[in-house]
Amino acid sequence: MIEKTIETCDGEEIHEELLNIVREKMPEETELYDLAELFKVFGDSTRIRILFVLFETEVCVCDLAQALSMTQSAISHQLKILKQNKLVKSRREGKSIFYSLADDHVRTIIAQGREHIEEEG
Amino acid sequence: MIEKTIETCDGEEIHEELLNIVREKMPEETELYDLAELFKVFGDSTRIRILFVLFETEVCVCDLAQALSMTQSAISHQLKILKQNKLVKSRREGKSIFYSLADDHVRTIIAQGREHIEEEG
DNA sequence: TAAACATATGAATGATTGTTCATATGATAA
DNA sequence: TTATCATATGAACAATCATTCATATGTTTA
Repeated sequence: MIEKTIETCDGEEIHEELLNIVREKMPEETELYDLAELFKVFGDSTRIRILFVLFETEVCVCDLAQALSMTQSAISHQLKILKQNKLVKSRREGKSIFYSLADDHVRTIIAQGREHIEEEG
Repeated sequence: MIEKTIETCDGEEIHEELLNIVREKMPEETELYDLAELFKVFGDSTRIRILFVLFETEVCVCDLAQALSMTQSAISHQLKILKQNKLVKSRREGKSIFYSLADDHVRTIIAQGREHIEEEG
C-alpha cells in the first residue's frame, strides 16, 4: 500500500507511486486481454448452465440440448467457445461427442463467484 | 458421476439420471443469472485494469483515469458497474471520491483466472 | 453568492455477441 | 453407395455494451 496523500488531480502531480505501481504490477496487455476473454466465457447463463451439468457428468451435445431445453445448434456454438478457452474437452464415441470439464479451475472460479453473490445483501 | 451408457439422443430416452441431476443440482434461474452477471463484470479489460490498480492502493477517479490513460467519464461509468456488483466501494474525501476493493473474492477469482490462462499452451 | 474542481450520468453510436436458420461434415447402418 | 443420425458452422438479426460527448450534481474556495 502506498501512503495516502491529499493533493490529487492537478494534472502534473499524479502520484508517482501510483504510476510506478501501474508500470510494475500491471500485467501485460495480452494477459489483461486474455483474462477478460476468459471471464467473458463465464458471463453467459447458457454456458454457466452447461458447466453445471458437466460438474456432475460428461454428456453428449444432444442430451445437453434436451436437458437445457435449447437447440442443438445453440449448444454446439457455446461448447465451441468453452472448448476454445480450454474449460471443456471432448471425445468421440461413435456418432456422439461427449464433453467434460477440462480442469478444476472452473469449479473454483464458479464456487468463488457463488460465494461472492451469497454474501451480498 | 452417473454410469456411462451408449444409447442417446433418440428423443424419448434422454437419461433420467441426467434430468434428475439437472433438476437437483442446477441452481435457481436467478442465481444462474446473477452468476453470469458477476462474471460479465470481469469480462472487460478496462475493469480488469481498474481492479489491478485497486489491488495495490485506493485511488480517486481522476488519478485512475490518468494512470490508465482514459477519460474520467469512461472510468466513472466502469466504476459504477464495479460498485453495483459490490466488487468495489467508495468514500468521499473533500472533492475527491476514493475507490477501493470491497472484498477478497475479487483477488481469488482473478488469481484463479490467471492460473488457468498460464496453464494453457 | 459565484467560480472552479471532481465526479456522475443520460443519450447516441459503433462494436460485440447469443440465437436461429440453413447447411455442411463426419460416422454408422443398411 | 445411400440414408440416417450427431455435431459443427457460416450468415443474419436482435440485443447488449463500452466509449464519447454534453451536461448535471456535489464540494470547496474566493
